[in-house]
Amino acid sequence: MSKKQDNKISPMEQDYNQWYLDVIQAAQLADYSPVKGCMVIRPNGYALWENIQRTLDEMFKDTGHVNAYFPLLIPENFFQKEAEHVEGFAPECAVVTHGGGSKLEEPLYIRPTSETIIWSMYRKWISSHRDLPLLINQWANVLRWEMRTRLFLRTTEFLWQEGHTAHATEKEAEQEALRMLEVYRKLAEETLAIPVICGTKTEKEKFAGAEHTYSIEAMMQDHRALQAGTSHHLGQNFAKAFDVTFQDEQGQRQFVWATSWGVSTRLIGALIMTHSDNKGLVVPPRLAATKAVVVPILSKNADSGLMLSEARKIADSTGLGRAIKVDERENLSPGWKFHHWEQRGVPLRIELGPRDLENHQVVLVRRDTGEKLFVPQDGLKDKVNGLLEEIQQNLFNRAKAYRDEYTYVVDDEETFRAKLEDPGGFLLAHHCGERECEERIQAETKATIRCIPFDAEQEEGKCLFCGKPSHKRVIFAKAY
RNA sequence: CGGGAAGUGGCUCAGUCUGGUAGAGCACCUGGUUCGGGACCAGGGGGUCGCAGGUUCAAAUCCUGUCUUCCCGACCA
Repeated sequence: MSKKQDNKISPMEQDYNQWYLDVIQAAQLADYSPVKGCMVIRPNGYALWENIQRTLDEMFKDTGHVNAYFPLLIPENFFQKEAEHVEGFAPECAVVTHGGGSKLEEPLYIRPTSETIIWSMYRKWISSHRDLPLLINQWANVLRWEMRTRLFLRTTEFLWQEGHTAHATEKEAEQEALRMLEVYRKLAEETLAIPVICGTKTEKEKFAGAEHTYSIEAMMQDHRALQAGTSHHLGQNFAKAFDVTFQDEQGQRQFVWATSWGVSTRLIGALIMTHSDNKGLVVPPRLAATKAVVVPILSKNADSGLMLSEARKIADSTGLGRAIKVDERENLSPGWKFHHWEQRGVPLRIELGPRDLENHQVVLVRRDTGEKLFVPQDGLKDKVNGLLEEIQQNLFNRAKAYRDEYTYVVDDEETFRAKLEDPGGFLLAHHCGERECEERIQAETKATIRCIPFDAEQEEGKCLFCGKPSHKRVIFAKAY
């Protein structure tokens, strides 16, 4: 056993919070900044975000959206135009009061989200039904003055994308909100390998200014829920607040229907807490900037120059290009390198030593299972790519099985409270749908309704807490 | 924002109670031997102790303020 103390990762069973921070530190995903609640996203972390961006941006464009950029600063009065919106966001906004050495006539808010500035522009851009739909997305940073922050999960400033669309009809806006939620589901499940539940938020939990909010909800390895993305049907609220109208085919002036939707760097937090283990980060192959690393085993009995050149050949033969690295460092032992790449979550390790050279083989080691495979060098490309796909699938299946294991159907309050405390998880329960009832449960148990799942079956029942009739089960959980 | 804990070379920490001018392990640099799960030997470089004041002949150490981080709570992507 090594005496080295650096990069130690606390076991998640012992201290889940510390484990999460240790994984981030060991994989060098992020670091703290001098400003409270802000973080520096380091290259390893930013690479994850870049791949999320790339994947999502393609999907946005495939569904007819275009990118634009709106300013960071928003006039104070814009926030006051939509009553619920100002109530929801004003308290957590940072405000710029001075510029150029003097006090500003009107304070400027640093955007916590961009509905207001965007709809003030849409007013200028929309006048006819021929201008609709308007499907714009922006990649941006936003600022929310949160009381308590956590790397990636809740930081004062964070990166996200926010889509803002304008439509001629309510139905079209509704379809858009649902379509984008589906885009998020695909991203989460197929790229991040995070199983999610799609559903509707309750009145209490919906976005400030929305008619209704849809979300994807994931379960972390401490059995708590994490909202991983949201899509809002905004109705005509912002159109009315900013007086955005169009003339329909009949020449009638009408308010525009709207949606907005977003995912943020929080997804990286979700990724960490879904797949990583006590060895460190685990990244699904489709998201990994480095999908595989070749570790040559050097020794005094072998020609190290030959070993390195063979290692490079092996790397080339996989066809992974930039996504495969050869760890050529001669001052580090193989064991050290194994740990190093495991902490960084590289999905596949390829070992090449003297014995392998002799047998014309390599050793493949999976990050997800730790399994070692001895495979011939011939046909390595197919083997490696097949294995990466298998790892991707396995991570998803494993996470889904885990979530299902901690999802319970509960029919009485006593069981509800007991399960919530131990072991925690998703509790499928009947609820009356009333806000007061929901608030009382949260106050007493810390559990919130994560969503009303789309696939919840019609089923007659009674609210677990007040006995009023219910037709569907909702998901309760403690959430981040 | 309330309660608790903590900030000392890159990292983990000792030293603080009982002031006397900073130490260990790992990391780093050089040379050599190693290398199939965190190698070893020898030599070497680097910190004024989060920041700002105060007390004192003298402050990492005592006092005041402040900033940041972690945990618990109220607020949230």
